[in-house]
Amino acid sequence: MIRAEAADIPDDSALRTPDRLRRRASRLLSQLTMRSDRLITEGLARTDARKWHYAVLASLEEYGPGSQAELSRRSGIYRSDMVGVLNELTGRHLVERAPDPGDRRRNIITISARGRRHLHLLDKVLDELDDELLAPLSPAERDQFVRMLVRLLDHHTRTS
Amino acid sequence: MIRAEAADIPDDSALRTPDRLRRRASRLLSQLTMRSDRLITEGLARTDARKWHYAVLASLEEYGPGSQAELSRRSGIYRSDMVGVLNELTGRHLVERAPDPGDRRRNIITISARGRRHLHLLDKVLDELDDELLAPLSPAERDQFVRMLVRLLDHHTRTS
DNA sequence: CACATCTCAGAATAACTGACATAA
DNA sequence: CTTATGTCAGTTCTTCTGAGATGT
Repeated sequence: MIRAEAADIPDDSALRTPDRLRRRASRLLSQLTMRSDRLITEGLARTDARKWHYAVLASLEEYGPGSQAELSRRSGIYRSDMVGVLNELTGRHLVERAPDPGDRRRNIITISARGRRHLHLLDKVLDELDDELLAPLSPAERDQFVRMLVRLLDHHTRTS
Repeated sequence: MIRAEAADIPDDSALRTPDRLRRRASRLLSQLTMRSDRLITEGLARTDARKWHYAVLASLEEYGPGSQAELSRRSGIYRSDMVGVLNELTGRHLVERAPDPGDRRRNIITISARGRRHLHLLDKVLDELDDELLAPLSPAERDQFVRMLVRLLDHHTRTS
């Protein structure tokens, strides 16, 4: 009897976990991030800004001026792509690019007053967008969620 | 006195939340997903498989055979890209593509026995990879995390 | 006629690589 | 001689758009 019952309930992971596709953390992350990225990109576009602008400006305000290679390390943008980002930012007078007298290979990038103002605007925009992104979560849950993301990301940056 | 104290603590969001860059849910998501995607892609590559293979095979096992357009809707892969994925899968004899007698525009895609076996292998591989991805979280936290992801994703798929 | 399906060709974007000149 | 920097050119990968041929 017991045997017969066991035979009726096959030990098949597909049956144990229906809707697998919608439970896989990796897939959920990919899909959610796709939405999130679009939300952010479109939201920033309304202010004629891009993600990288924010990353660079915020890193400048928080950690101070630095060389392009340094900014690249801080923000995760490739140093080959940093050139273009800085071209845009200098073109808008949001940062200044000056040769480093102490090391003539380097440029020292500094945020301008205008850049600082722009950054604060972007911060507001992003606050709203993150709010929209996390809308279904309570404040406590948002906090939890962000903490978990930080832990996961930290783990995988150390491990890499 | 109280006023003086307040003056010492400027109401500046940059100062209130140092390390902003590392707290923004949208940025955390992007960065974590980049790691996750690489993990998954490389892990599946060791089995000579790709993400889309899994998505299509799993959807076939869970919801049964379907036309290409239907699979496209189920899995979120564009109709135009589905063609290539199915070419690969039929090439490996993991699915079968047969014209629908009832509607001659359609192909009916069916998972093969071999495809089913392959899917179960991929499921194991992905279980391990998701485990690696969520390593820093306790089982209860993983559950919470996944639930939150589902809620967020649902919200943004309805809202879109 | 409007609409759906499968297919292909290619745009647009982002991540990434490689190499070069210059300088430390 | 090795390494770091800024720059440019170009590959790869993915998402996404458009359109054509066929069929409902």
